[in-house]
Amino acid sequence: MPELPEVETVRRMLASHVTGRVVQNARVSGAKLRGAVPRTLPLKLRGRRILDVRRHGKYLLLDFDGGLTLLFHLGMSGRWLFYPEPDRRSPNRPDETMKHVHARFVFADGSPLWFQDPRRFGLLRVVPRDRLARDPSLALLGPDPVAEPPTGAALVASARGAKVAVKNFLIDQRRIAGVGNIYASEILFRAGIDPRRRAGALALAEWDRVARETVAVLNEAIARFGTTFSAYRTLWNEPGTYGEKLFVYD
DNA sequence: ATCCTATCCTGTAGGC
DNA sequence: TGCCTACAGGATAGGA
Repeated sequence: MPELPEVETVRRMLASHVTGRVVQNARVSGAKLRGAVPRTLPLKLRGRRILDVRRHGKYLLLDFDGGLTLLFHLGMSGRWLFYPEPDRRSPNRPDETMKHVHARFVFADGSPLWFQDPRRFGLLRVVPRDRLARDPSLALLGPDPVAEPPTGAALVASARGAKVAVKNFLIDQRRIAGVGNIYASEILFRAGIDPRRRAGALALAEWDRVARETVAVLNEAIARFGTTFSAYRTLWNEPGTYGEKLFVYD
């Protein structure tokens, strides 16, 4: 269940290892994820160079030259597998026998980058960069709490009148983008707030604690490469270690 | 407008 | 050991 820290870990690894690389070839499986993976994806991205890797909440954006961006989401079980040439014998190297591989890129130096997603809740789409702000997946997202740390004052205003449980409030991507089940549980525990309370009923001092713990928990988790319960892996197919630090989730 | 429920999907934990 | 069922949950459509 990749949430912001897991997605940020993937972003950092992609940024340091695929930025500047040129797509020599690409293939898609034709399977339907959250929406079909566009068959035109290989044609659009072939020969293009990766300029930047960005993130908003749980969404990742791979900017290519030529004005196109590959927008993607890991869903529940999506992962990128990458291995640089010439280390051909690594056990983490993408392997032709792997199932549920929905996109395969090969860079100009021969290194592979594959997207694997058994449960197919992920998303993979090519969007012109100048239309990203209007993209339905991104348009309604709230602020990213790492890029723009939340404040108690903003949260208390946002939650005014809300009848939903504060945990459901925190995982609503329109409020804060990137928090899911694991981190909402940890944030509220550390802030000393019962997750079942109505969001609109929390006092400013309580939202202050939520804001502080949101930033703290997410950054501590990023430092440990996220939390691995089952499917999530880093770019090297390795688990994150924040699971050791969880107080309440599961 | 807000809230809630069902749906998508596969791997796997747990019961027997 | 193996079969079966229930469950996990991010996003979202549709209903209340």
